[in-house]
Amino acid sequence: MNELDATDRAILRALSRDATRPAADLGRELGLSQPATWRRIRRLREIGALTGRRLDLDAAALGFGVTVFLGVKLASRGRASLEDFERAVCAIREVQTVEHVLGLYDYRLRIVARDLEDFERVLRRRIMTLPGIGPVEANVLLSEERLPGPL
Amino acid sequence: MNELDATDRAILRALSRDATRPAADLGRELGLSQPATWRRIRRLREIGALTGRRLDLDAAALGFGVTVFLGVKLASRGRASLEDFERAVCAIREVQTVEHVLGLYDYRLRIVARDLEDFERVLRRRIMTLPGIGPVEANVLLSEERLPGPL
DNA sequence: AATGAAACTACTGCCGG
DNA sequence: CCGGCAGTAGTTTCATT
Repeated sequence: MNELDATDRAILRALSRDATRPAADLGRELGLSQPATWRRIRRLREIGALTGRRLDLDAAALGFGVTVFLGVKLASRGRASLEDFERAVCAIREVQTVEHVLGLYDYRLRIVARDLEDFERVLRRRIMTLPGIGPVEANVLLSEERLPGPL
Repeated sequence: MNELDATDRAILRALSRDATRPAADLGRELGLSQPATWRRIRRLREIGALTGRRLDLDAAALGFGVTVFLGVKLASRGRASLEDFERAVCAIREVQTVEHVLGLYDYRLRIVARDLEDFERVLRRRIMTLPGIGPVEANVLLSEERLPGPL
Protein backbone atom coordinates (compact mmCIF):
# COMPACT_ATOMS: atom_id res chain seq x y z
CA MET A 1 0.00 0.00 0.00
CA ASN A 2 2.35 2.72 1.12
CA GLU A 3 5.97 1.93 0.47
CA LEU A 4 8.36 4.57 1.65
CA ASP A 5 11.96 4.21 0.59
CA ALA A 6 14.99 5.82 2.18
CA THR A 7 14.62 8.93 0.01
CA ASP A 8 11.05 9.52 1.16
CA ARG A 9 12.13 9.22 4.76
CA ALA A 10 15.00 11.62 4.16
CA ILE A 11 12.55 14.15 2.71
CA LEU A 12 10.25 13.83 5.72
CA ARG A 13 13.18 14.13 8.11
CA ALA A 14 14.45 17.29 6.43
CA LEU A 15 11.03 18.92 6.18
CA SER A 16 10.25 18.03 9.79
CA ARG A 17 13.09 20.25 10.89
CA ASP A 18 12.24 23.07 8.50
CA ALA A 19 9.13 22.87 6.33
CA THR A 20 10.10 26.03 4.41
CA ARG A 21 12.98 24.37 2.58
CA PRO A 22 12.38 24.47 -1.17
CA ALA A 23 12.15 21.23 -3.13
CA ALA A 24 15.10 22.20 -5.33
CA ASP A 25 17.41 22.74 -2.37
CA LEU A 26 16.28 19.47 -0.89
CA GLY A 27 16.74 17.63 -4.17
CA ARG A 28 20.37 18.72 -4.47
CA GLU A 29 21.05 17.08 -1.15
CA LEU A 30 19.48 13.83 -2.30
CA GLY A 31 20.69 13.73 -5.88
CA LEU A 32 17.25 14.41 -7.30
CA SER A 33 15.87 17.08 -9.58
CA GLN A 34 13.39 19.63 -8.27
CA PRO A 35 10.31 18.11 -9.97
CA ALA A 36 11.20 14.61 -8.81
CA THR A 37 11.54 15.82 -5.24
CA TRP A 38 8.30 17.76 -5.45
CA ARG A 39 6.43 14.74 -6.87
CA ARG A 40 7.54 12.66 -3.90
CA ILE A 41 6.26 15.35 -1.55
CA ARG A 42 2.92 15.37 -3.35
CA ARG A 43 2.74 11.60 -3.13
CA LEU A 44 3.42 11.74 0.61
CA ARG A 45 0.48 14.14 0.89
CA GLU A 46 -1.77 11.91 -1.20
CA ILE A 47 -1.18 8.79 0.87
CA GLY A 48 -1.93 10.79 4.01
CA ALA A 49 1.51 10.64 5.59
CA LEU A 50 1.91 14.41 5.31
CA THR A 51 -1.26 16.08 6.54
CA GLY A 52 -0.17 19.71 6.57
CA ARG A 53 2.34 22.31 7.64
CA ARG A 54 1.93 24.23 10.85
CA LEU A 55 3.67 27.05 12.64
CA ASP A 56 6.15 26.52 15.39
CA LEU A 57 5.24 29.19 17.93
CA ASP A 58 7.16 30.29 21.02
CA ALA A 59 4.52 30.59 23.73
CA ALA A 60 6.87 32.52 26.01
CA ALA A 61 7.56 35.14 23.35
CA LEU A 62 3.81 35.52 22.90
CA GLY A 63 3.35 36.33 26.56
CA PHE A 64 2.42 32.86 27.76
CA GLY A 65 5.23 31.98 30.12
CA VAL A 66 3.59 28.96 31.72
CA THR A 67 2.73 25.65 30.05
CA VAL A 68 1.09 22.94 32.12
CA PHE A 69 0.17 19.36 31.31
CA LEU A 70 -2.94 18.16 33.03
CA GLY A 71 -3.85 14.52 33.45
CA VAL A 72 -7.62 14.28 33.95
CA LYS A 73 -9.73 11.40 35.15
CA LEU A 74 -13.47 11.56 34.61
CA ALA A 75 -15.79 11.03 37.57
CA SER A 76 -18.76 9.79 35.57
CA ARG A 77 -18.15 7.08 32.98
CA GLY A 78 -21.31 7.24 30.86
CA ARG A 79 -21.21 7.37 27.08
CA ALA A 80 -22.40 10.99 27.01
CA SER A 81 -19.73 12.02 29.50
CA LEU A 82 -16.91 11.83 26.97
CA GLU A 83 -18.62 14.02 24.42
CA ASP A 84 -19.82 16.54 26.98
CA PHE A 85 -16.36 16.80 28.44
CA GLU A 86 -14.65 17.12 25.07
CA ARG A 87 -17.02 19.82 23.86
CA ALA A 88 -16.56 21.84 27.03
CA VAL A 89 -12.79 21.46 27.20
CA CYS A 90 -12.31 22.43 23.56
CA ALA A 91 -14.13 25.70 24.25
CA ILE A 92 -11.50 26.83 26.75
CA ARG A 93 -9.16 29.26 25.02
CA GLU A 94 -6.11 28.35 27.07
CA VAL A 95 -6.28 24.68 26.08
CA GLN A 96 -3.88 23.91 23.22
CA THR A 97 -4.21 20.14 22.94
CA VAL A 98 -6.78 17.55 24.02
CA GLU A 99 -5.56 13.97 24.02
CA HIS A 100 -7.94 11.12 24.73
CA VAL A 101 -5.80 8.41 26.34
CA LEU A 102 -6.02 4.98 27.87
CA GLY A 103 -4.39 4.41 31.24
CA LEU A 104 -4.40 6.00 34.65
CA TYR A 105 -6.02 9.11 33.15
CA ASP A 106 -8.76 9.61 30.59
CA TYR A 107 -7.52 12.86 29.07
CA ARG A 108 -4.28 14.74 28.81
CA LEU A 109 -4.50 18.50 28.29
CA ARG A 110 -1.83 20.97 27.29
CA ILE A 111 -2.63 24.38 28.75
CA VAL A 112 -0.87 27.73 28.47
CA ALA A 113 -1.23 30.77 30.73
CA ARG A 114 0.48 34.13 31.14
CA ASP A 115 1.88 33.19 34.55
CA LEU A 116 1.11 30.98 37.53
CA GLU A 117 -1.49 33.40 38.83
CA ASP A 118 -3.23 33.32 35.48
CA PHE A 119 -3.00 29.53 35.46
CA GLU A 120 -4.67 29.30 38.85
CA ARG A 121 -7.56 31.36 37.50
CA VAL A 122 -7.93 29.03 34.49
CA LEU A 123 -7.71 25.97 36.70
CA ARG A 124 -10.31 27.13 39.23
CA ARG A 125 -12.77 28.82 36.92
CA ARG A 126 -12.50 26.76 33.73
CA ILE A 127 -10.96 23.36 34.37
CA MET A 128 -12.40 22.40 37.75
CA THR A 129 -15.89 23.35 36.58
CA LEU A 130 -15.81 21.01 33.57
CA PRO A 131 -18.71 18.53 33.42
CA GLY A 132 -17.82 15.13 34.82
CA ILE A 133 -14.30 16.04 35.86
CA GLY A 134 -12.61 13.86 38.48
CA PRO A 135 -9.06 13.70 39.88
CA VAL A 136 -6.52 15.97 38.21
CA GLU A 137 -2.74 15.84 38.14
CA ALA A 138 -0.54 18.69 36.93
CA ASN A 139 2.98 18.90 35.52
CA VAL A 140 4.60 22.25 34.77
CA LEU A 141 6.74 22.33 31.65
CA LEU A 142 10.35 23.33 32.25
CA SER A 143 11.87 22.56 28.86
CA GLU A 144 10.95 20.60 25.80
CA GLU A 145 12.89 18.90 23.06
CA ARG A 146 11.47 17.62 19.80
CA LEU A 147 13.36 14.83 18.10
CA PRO A 148 13.33 13.59 14.50
CA GLY A 149 11.49 10.45 15.52
CA PRO A 150 11.83 7.01 13.97
CA LEU A 151 11.68 8.04 10.30
CA MET B 1 8.93 45.07 23.51
CA ASN B 2 6.53 42.77 21.72
CA GLU B 3 3.22 44.41 20.99
CA LEU B 4 0.89 42.18 19.07
CA ASP B 5 -2.35 43.69 17.87
CA ALA B 6 -5.45 41.84 16.76
CA THR B 7 -4.16 41.62 13.19
CA ASP B 8 -0.94 39.91 14.27
CA ARG B 9 -2.91 37.41 16.28
CA ALA B 10 -5.22 36.79 13.31
CA ILE B 11 -2.20 36.07 11.14
CA LEU B 12 -0.79 33.62 13.66
CA ARG B 13 -4.17 31.96 14.04
CA ALA B 14 -4.58 31.49 10.29
CA LEU B 15 -1.03 30.25 9.75
CA SER B 16 -1.31 27.88 12.69
CA ARG B 17 -4.04 26.03 10.86
CA ASP B 18 -2.25 26.06 7.50
CA ALA B 19 1.24 27.48 7.21
CA THR B 20 1.22 27.20 3.42
CA ARG B 21 -1.29 30.02 2.90
CA PRO B 22 0.25 32.83 0.86
CA ALA B 23 0.56 36.31 2.33
CA ALA B 24 -1.62 37.83 -0.40
CA ASP B 25 -4.52 35.49 0.30
CA LEU B 26 -4.19 36.17 3.99
CA GLY B 27 -4.04 39.93 3.46
CA ARG B 28 -7.32 39.99 1.55
CA GLU B 29 -9.02 38.43 4.54
CA LEU B 30 -7.60 41.10 6.87
CA GLY B 31 -7.86 44.15 4.65
CA LEU B 32 -4.11 44.41 4.18
CA SER B 33 -1.90 44.48 1.11
CA GLN B 34 0.38 41.58 0.40
CA PRO B 35 3.65 43.34 1.38
CA ALA B 36 2.09 44.67 4.59
CA THR B 37 1.04 41.17 5.55
CA TRP B 38 4.45 39.80 4.66
CA ARG B 39 6.22 42.46 6.78
CA ARG B 40 4.13 41.51 9.77
CA ILE B 41 5.07 37.87 9.32
CA ARG B 42 8.75 38.79 9.13
CA ARG B 43 8.41 40.91 12.24
CA LEU B 44 6.81 38.00 14.10
CA ARG B 45 9.85 35.93 13.14
CA GLU B 46 12.27 38.63 14.26
CA ILE B 47 10.77 39.01 17.73
CA GLY B 48 10.94 35.25 18.17
CA ALA B 49 7.22 34.55 18.31
CA LEU B 50 7.39 32.52 15.10
CA THR B 51 10.32 30.13 15.35
CA GLY B 52 9.72 28.02 12.25
CA ARG B 53 7.37 25.85 10.24
CA ARG B 54 7.15 22.14 10.72
CA LEU B 55 5.39 19.24 9.12
CA ASP B 56 2.24 17.71 10.46
CA LEU B 57 2.80 13.98 10.06
CA ASP B 58 0.32 11.15 10.46
CA ALA B 59 2.17 8.51 12.45
CA ALA B 60 -0.41 5.84 11.65
CA ALA B 61 -0.05 6.40 7.90
CA LEU B 62 3.71 6.03 8.32
CA GLY B 63 3.29 2.62 9.88
CA PHE B 64 3.43 3.70 13.52
CA GLY B 65 0.00 2.78 14.81
CA VAL B 66 0.76 3.17 18.49
CA THR B 67 1.57 6.40 20.34
CA VAL B 68 2.24 6.24 24.07
CA PHE B 69 2.87 8.97 26.62
CA LEU B 70 5.24 7.97 29.36
CA GLY B 71 5.52 9.74 32.68
CA VAL B 72 8.95 9.01 34.13
CA LYS B 73 10.28 9.57 37.62
CA LEU B 74 14.01 9.42 38.16
CA ALA B 75 15.39 7.15 40.87
CA SER B 76 18.59 9.09 41.48
CA ARG B 77 18.31 12.84 41.97
CA GLY B 78 21.90 13.99 41.47
CA ARG B 79 22.82 16.87 39.19
CA ALA B 80 24.44 14.57 36.63
CA SER B 81 21.39 12.33 36.53
CA LEU B 82 19.34 14.77 34.49
CA GLU B 83 21.93 15.19 31.78
CA ASP B 84 22.74 11.50 31.60
CA PHE B 85 19.08 10.65 31.33
CA GLU B 86 18.38 13.29 28.70
CA ARG B 87 21.31 12.27 26.54
CA ALA B 88 20.31 8.61 26.66
CA VAL B 89 16.61 9.20 26.05
CA CYS B 90 17.24 11.50 23.09
CA ALA B 91 19.22 8.72 21.43
CA ILE B 92 16.19 6.43 21.28
CA ARG B 93 14.74 6.59 17.79
CA GLU B 94 11.16 5.93 18.85
CA VAL B 95 11.09 8.94 21.20
CA GLN B 96 9.45 11.96 19.54
CA THR B 97 9.33 14.43 22.40
CA VAL B 98 11.16 14.84 25.70
CA GLU B 99 9.53 17.19 28.17
CA HIS B 100 11.26 18.08 31.41
CA VAL B 101 8.45 18.76 33.87
CA LEU B 102 7.81 19.67 37.47
CA GLY B 103 5.30 17.59 39.42
CA LEU B 104 4.62 13.97 40.12
CA TYR B 105 6.97 13.02 37.27
CA ASP B 106 10.31 14.36 36.16
CA TYR B 107 9.96 13.70 32.43
CA ARG B 108 7.17 13.14 29.96
CA LEU B 109 8.01 11.22 26.79
CA ARG B 110 6.03 10.85 23.59
CA ILE B 111 6.87 7.51 22.01
CA VAL B 112 5.69 5.90 18.77
CA ALA B 113 5.85 2.23 17.80
CA ARG B 114 4.54 0.06 14.96
CA ASP B 115 2.19 -1.84 17.26
CA LEU B 116 1.85 -2.88 20.87
CA GLU B 117 4.31 -5.73 20.44
CA ASP B 118 6.84 -3.30 19.05
CA PHE B 119 6.13 -0.92 21.91
CA GLU B 120 6.81 -3.62 24.47
CA ARG B 121 10.18 -4.22 22.86
CA VAL B 122 11.03 -0.49 23.06
CA LEU B 123 9.83 -0.30 26.63
CA ARG B 124 11.81 -3.31 27.86
CA ARG B 125 15.00 -2.89 25.88
CA ARG B 126 15.28 0.91 25.56
CA ILE B 127 13.23 2.68 28.19
CA MET B 128 13.59 0.46 31.24
CA THR B 129 17.36 0.35 30.76
CA LEU B 130 17.75 4.13 30.84
CA PRO B 131 20.25 5.39 33.45
CA GLY B 132 18.58 6.51 36.66
CA ILE B 133 15.07 5.58 35.61
CA GLY B 134 12.48 5.10 38.36
CA PRO B 135 8.71 4.57 38.35
CA VAL B 136 7.01 4.81 34.95
CA GLU B 137 3.39 5.44 34.02
CA ALA B 138 1.98 4.92 30.53
CA ASN B 139 -0.99 6.34 28.63
CA VAL B 140 -1.90 5.07 25.17
CA LEU B 141 -3.13 7.73 22.76
CA LEU B 142 -6.61 7.13 21.38
CA SER B 143 -7.28 10.42 19.64
CA GLU B 144 -5.86 13.90 19.66
CA GLU B 145 -7.23 17.34 18.92
CA ARG B 146 -5.16 20.46 18.44
CA LEU B 147 -6.88 23.76 19.13
CA PRO B 148 -6.05 27.31 18.05
CA GLY B 149 -4.98 28.22 21.56
CA PRO B 150 -5.31 31.57 23.28
CA LEU B 151 -4.07 33.78 20.41
C1' DA C 1 1.84 51.57 3.01
C1' DA C 2 0.90 50.62 -2.01
C1' DT C 3 2.88 49.68 -6.61
C1' DG C 4 5.62 47.28 -9.68
C1' DA C 5 9.76 44.76 -10.96
C1' DA C 6 12.97 40.93 -10.19
C1' DA C 7 14.10 36.42 -8.29
C1' DC C 8 12.62 32.40 -6.80
C1' DT C 9 9.52 28.46 -6.12
C1' DA C 10 5.73 25.46 -7.15
C1' DC C 11 3.49 22.95 -10.47
C1' DT C 12 2.46 20.70 -15.31
C1' DG C 13 3.36 18.25 -19.68
C1' DC C 14 6.43 15.65 -22.42
C1' DC C 15 9.91 12.53 -23.28
C1' DG C 16 13.46 8.80 -22.05
C1' DG C 17 14.85 4.82 -19.27
C1' DC D 1 6.49 3.43 -12.86
C1' DC D 2 10.05 6.99 -11.86
C1' DG D 3 13.17 10.67 -13.17
C1' DG D 4 14.97 14.64 -16.00
C1' DC D 5 14.01 18.78 -19.07
C1' DA D 6 11.63 22.77 -20.26
C1' DG D 7 8.07 25.95 -19.69
C1' DT D 8 4.16 28.34 -17.11
C1' DA D 9 1.86 30.13 -13.15
C1' DG D 10 2.16 31.91 -8.71
C1' DT D 11 4.74 33.73 -4.55
C1' DT D 12 8.14 35.97 -2.18
C1' DT D 13 11.29 39.82 -1.83
C1' DC D 14 12.93 44.31 -2.65
C1' DA D 15 13.17 49.10 -4.71
C1' DT D 16 10.58 53.13 -5.53
C1' DT D 17 7.09 56.40 -4.69
